[in-house]
Amino acid sequence: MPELPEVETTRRGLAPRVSGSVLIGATVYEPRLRWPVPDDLRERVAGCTVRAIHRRAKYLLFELLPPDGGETRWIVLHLGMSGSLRWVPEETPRRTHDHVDLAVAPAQGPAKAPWVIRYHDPRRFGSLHLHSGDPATHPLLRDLGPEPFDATFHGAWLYRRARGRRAAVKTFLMDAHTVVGVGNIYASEALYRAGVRPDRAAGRISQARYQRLADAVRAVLLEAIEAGGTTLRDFSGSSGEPGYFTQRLDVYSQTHCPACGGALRTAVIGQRNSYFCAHCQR
DNA sequence: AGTTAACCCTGAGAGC
DNA sequence: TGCTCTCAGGGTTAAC
Repeated sequence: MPELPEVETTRRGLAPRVSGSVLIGATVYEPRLRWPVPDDLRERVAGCTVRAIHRRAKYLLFELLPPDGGETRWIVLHLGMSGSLRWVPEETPRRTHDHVDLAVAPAQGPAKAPWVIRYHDPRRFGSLHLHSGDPATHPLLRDLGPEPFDATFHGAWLYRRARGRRAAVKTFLMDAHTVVGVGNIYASEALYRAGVRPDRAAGRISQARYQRLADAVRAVLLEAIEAGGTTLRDFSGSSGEPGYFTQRLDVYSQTHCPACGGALRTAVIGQRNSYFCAHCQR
C-alpha cells in the first residue's frame, strides 16, 4: 500500500536509470485502471526524453521532452493500493496484473536490448494520465495540500485548519487537503509518536501538540524513506526489493505498545483500521 | 462546508 | 481440499 515513502522509494530507484533516456514505446496490456489509460499513450510518449522523475503527494511525475522540442508533457502516475513499478529487461515474462510497459532506449547503443518500466497493479486502483504544461494545473494535483517537507507544513497550519473540526484527527491528517502523502500506516505511526489519540476531535488539539504531530509526520516519513518504505503485502521497490520499515512499525499491525508494554487498541476511524495505545496517546 | 459512506478491485487469510 | 466470507485500503464521488 504505497504511501509517500513507497512512492519516493520507487522514484529514487527509477530516476538514475531513466533520467536522460529516450522512451521508445509504450504497451498497454490492460487499460482499465482507476481511470482508463489514454489509448494514444504510445504516440504521445514515443521519442520523448525523460528529463526527470518528480513526486507530488503520492503521484509520480515523468517530465517528458518531446522530440520536436514542443511543450513539456507529463506522465502522471498513481500506484493506488497495490501498484508498483519495476525496472526489467523487455523480454522478462509478463506476470498477471502487469498492465503497462514503458520502453526505454538502451543507453549503450542499439545492440543492447531495451529495458522497460513495468507497471504492476493487482487491484487496479492506480492510474496513469498524460498532461501537457504545468502539472500543478492537473485536476488531480490542483487542490492538494502541502508536502510534509514543505516549510508551509507546521503546527500552526494544522492548528488553523483544524478550527471547528469535529472529525477525528487521524481522518483530518489523512485528508490530502491537510497534508499529502500520509496514509493509514504513517498516520497511525505519527500519532503514536506525537502521543495523540487518533480518535480525538481535530478541533480540540492545541497548537503545541500539532507542532509535535507535524514533527512526528516528518520524522516517520523520513525514516521510512531511508528504510525503503514499508512492505506489508504488495509493495516492492523498482528492483523488487522489499521495504524495511515494516520492522520498525511501533503500532500499525502490532499488538503491544513499545513504550509501556500495554495491549494496543484497535478502532475503525474513518473506515480505516487504527492502532493506538490508550495509555500513551491522549 | 464539514462529515460520512459507498465504490472501484483482487488476493490473502480465516473458518467451516 | 475447497468453498465462502471478510478484510485490506487511496481517493473520488455522492449523499447527508
